[in-house]
Amino acid sequence: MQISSRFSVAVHTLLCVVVFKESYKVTSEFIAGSVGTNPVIIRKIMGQLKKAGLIEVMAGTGGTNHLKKPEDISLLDIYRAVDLFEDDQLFGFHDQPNPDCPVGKNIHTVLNHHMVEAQQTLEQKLSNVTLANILEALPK
Amino acid sequence: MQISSRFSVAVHTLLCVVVFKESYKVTSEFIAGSVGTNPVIIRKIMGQLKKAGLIEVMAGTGGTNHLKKPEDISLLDIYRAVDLFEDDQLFGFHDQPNPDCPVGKNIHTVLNHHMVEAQQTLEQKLSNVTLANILEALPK
DNA sequence: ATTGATGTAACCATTGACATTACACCGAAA
DNA sequence: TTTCGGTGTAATGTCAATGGTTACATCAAT
Repeated sequence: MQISSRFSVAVHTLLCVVVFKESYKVTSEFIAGSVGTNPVIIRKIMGQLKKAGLIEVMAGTGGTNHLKKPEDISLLDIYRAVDLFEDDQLFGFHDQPNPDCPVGKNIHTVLNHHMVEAQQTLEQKLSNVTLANILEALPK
Repeated sequence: MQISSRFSVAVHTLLCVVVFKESYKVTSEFIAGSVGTNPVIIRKIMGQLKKAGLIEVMAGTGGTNHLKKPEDISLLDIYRAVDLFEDDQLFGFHDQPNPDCPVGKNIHTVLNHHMVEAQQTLEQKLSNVTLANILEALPK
């Protein structure tokens, strides 16, 4: 299955915070209007970004700040904040291979190694792109 | 969400075909016994591997052959045979960004570029591993 | 105190994964 | 030519995750 759109929404959310925080009070409703979804969805994602130390949210009064500079926030940071799988494994694996079969007995060890490597290259690619890079590429 | 276990099951299936086809008639039930699942699941995956030109299945009599040498079957071939997403996109994207917002208007173009690149590095990694590599690594 | 916002809980609908039963069809071999 | 074992596939069911929505307690500042 596809990677959830939470990731793109989270990036969108952070972009809104960085771009608009000087001019507007960036509330969940404000962001939801830009993303095209429900404020509660945004609040949940803001909660994950907050837990990851990427933003702070003003309880009561409302509004959001980013806690790191855009050049210090990578896409991987955002991805990890909102898309956590079981055991951090991007690839799913069938969990009942037959231990009495020479193939079933060893496939997990052998195949998993390649899956982990593939996942790592993907994550490294994401870690090389920062929010600042995205901002530069956004037409003003 | 995680990538479906269909991929690992498909690799397992092909390994069974290659390893056991001289000694046994490799049926969906045989493979299901090694994978630890239901024969119908295996038949569906065999159907996808067949459509991808990786195997042939003997209707009526039963049994399976691989149509390429293990060194000519990459993990990417298998992955593509069984894990196809909408538009081939590994990453999901929210589909209603606000076109009247400078962020919403452009985020898809800018962010998608990096998503595609990340996906490509993952797929390239998979394309560099063959079924023969897996076979070599399997303890005999 | 009132106001506007957050943090959550509780639902709900939809979707995909995986499993299972059932059965039509096929091909070889008795 | 009937039988037998296997494939292809439809129909169903269960389960979990996604995305959406309403509701409401709580909070901070005015």
